[in-house]
Amino acid sequence: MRMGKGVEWAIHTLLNLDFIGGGPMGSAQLAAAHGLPAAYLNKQLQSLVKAGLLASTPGPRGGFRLARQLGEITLLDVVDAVEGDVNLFHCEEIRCCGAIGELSPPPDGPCPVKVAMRRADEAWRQALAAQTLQDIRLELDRSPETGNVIRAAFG
Amino acid sequence: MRMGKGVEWAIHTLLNLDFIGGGPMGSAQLAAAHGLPAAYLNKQLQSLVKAGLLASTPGPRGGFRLARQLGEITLLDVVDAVEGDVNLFHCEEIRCCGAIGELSPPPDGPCPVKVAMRRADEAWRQALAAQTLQDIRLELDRSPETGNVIRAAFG
DNA sequence: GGCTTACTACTCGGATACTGCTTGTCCGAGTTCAGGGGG
DNA sequence: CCCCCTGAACTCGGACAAGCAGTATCCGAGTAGTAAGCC
Repeated sequence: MRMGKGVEWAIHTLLNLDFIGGGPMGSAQLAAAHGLPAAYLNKQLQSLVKAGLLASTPGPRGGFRLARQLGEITLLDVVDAVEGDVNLFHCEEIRCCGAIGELSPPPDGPCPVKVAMRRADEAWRQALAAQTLQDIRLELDRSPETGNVIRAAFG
Repeated sequence: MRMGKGVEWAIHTLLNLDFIGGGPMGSAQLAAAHGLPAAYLNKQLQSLVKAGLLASTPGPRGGFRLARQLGEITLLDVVDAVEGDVNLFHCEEIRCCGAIGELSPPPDGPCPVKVAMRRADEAWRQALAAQTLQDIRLELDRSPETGNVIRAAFG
């Protein structure tokens, strides 16, 4: 049970797009910035486009650019866009199967196991939703070099 | 990114073991209670034994029994035992790779992206650790039939 | 009759296949830009 | 000189394979219980 690498790639790429500002940037250069496979990063960025976090323009001088301000993008938005279904626990209602299920009357309430696990999932989602990319940007800006290095990498 | 089914199986099985009380119960019957593949459930229960949540006895009349009280078993214990590594986010330090990595000085602090994601992971873990199987047991006991049905299913 | 012993049946435990998803790659549709030709 | 047209290059976008973790299964090691044989 581990989150795909696409999330880390997406977050760093979104931050980089903010650092360089303005014009669209191709997935090839965005990938080269962190030594990632370009075609696969492109695939992940498509998910961000569908989610409305990025805007894409085809053709030469095309690429991706931020569709919102960093402060309007939460970590949950990114995880949700890249990973799709973000419910960690999937209840299969096994309480209704097998010997116990056949003997039990049709349950009226939700499965208490499901409720408990969903409670934890919700805490996770809330913690993700409480943090925006702007918060991370501010943290990165504590080293004034960071912005210059990133902009230099995109030459 | 979804949690394996083993967690749901493990939680229900641990609760069932508490309902029937006392003597060891074989994995075959525990699996039949919910219509699960016996051999695979057995494999999952082995993880719980290694984690110290269950005790196993081989041979005829053997099986698994609870090694602790329900109140001493948190959901985090179960998830940790079954899933192994429970860090959802794995930082691959891509900030140190590619063009940016080559231009950047060696970073002194931890990656802010990692810190933010770990914060969410920690919220999840805390929510899991805050709930014990005893809490779920109490919820199940609100339907007095439940205990009788489960005990009947194990003949 | 009581004890020892061999045997059988049953359990867990780990080693062994299979499946689906994550990861990775490739080619086509569409657009922009540049360059050449014509008015 | 200005405009139009053709071509090429570059981009995203989705369709197509490979690798790996999760899923499922099977067989062996070990133990308790039983039944037979012996004292």
